Amino acid sequence: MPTLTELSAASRWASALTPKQRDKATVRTVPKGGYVCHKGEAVSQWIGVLEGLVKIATTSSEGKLAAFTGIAAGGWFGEGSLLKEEPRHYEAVALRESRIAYVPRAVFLSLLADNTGFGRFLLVQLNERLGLAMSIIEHQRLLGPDGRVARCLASLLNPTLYPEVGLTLHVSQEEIGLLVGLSRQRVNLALRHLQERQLLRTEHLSMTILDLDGLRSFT
DNA sequence: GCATTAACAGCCG
DNA sequence: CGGCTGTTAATGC
Repeated sequence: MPTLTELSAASRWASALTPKQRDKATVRTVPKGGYVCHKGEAVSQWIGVLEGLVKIATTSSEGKLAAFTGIAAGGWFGEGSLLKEEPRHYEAVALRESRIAYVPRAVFLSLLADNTGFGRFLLVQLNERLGLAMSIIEHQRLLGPDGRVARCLASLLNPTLYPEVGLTLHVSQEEIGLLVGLSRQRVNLALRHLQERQLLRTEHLSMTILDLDGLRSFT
């Protein structure tokens, strides 16, 4: 299992790891529907998606589910809880079989202390997430299902968070439904609407985005 | 009206 | 064949 090379290939910052630090990271395969991490657990690791697709969500005490965002290949999350030393607020579920990397807190903290490039990586990532959250707050009430799908797709194509993702997105309609909280059929309809507006072109198991800014600002 | 579930045929890998 | 997609009908808020 070539976890070291996988990790290096995953992100540029990983090359800053010493061999000893890299040995402390673990990589495992999470099956479709499996938990990548649980809500409420003590946070001791920073988590990266090397391959696959993960949904960040929370379940209320009533069992009500709210999905926040998807994390695509190349994405890292959990730094908030890691920095604050709080129990994890959200859970992460693999929407398809995924390769997940776990970096121990000690390694994360020493990288942060010793490596300015890593600090910069984190800062840019946090800033990007903040921007995402702001745009969700700004538009949420006004957006119908089509808009939510558009926003979801745009966030998965964020070139800052997922560098290696191009303009084609390999996501099924059902996965989009799980991310935005809509039925597969409704997602299908939304995609047809977006296609009519020349914002994207749907294909089998994938779609090509023609107008990313148009998706972001979809009303 | 609008979204959801259920069901089915067609298509792709 | 199995999973994904496109469509329709019935049901619920």
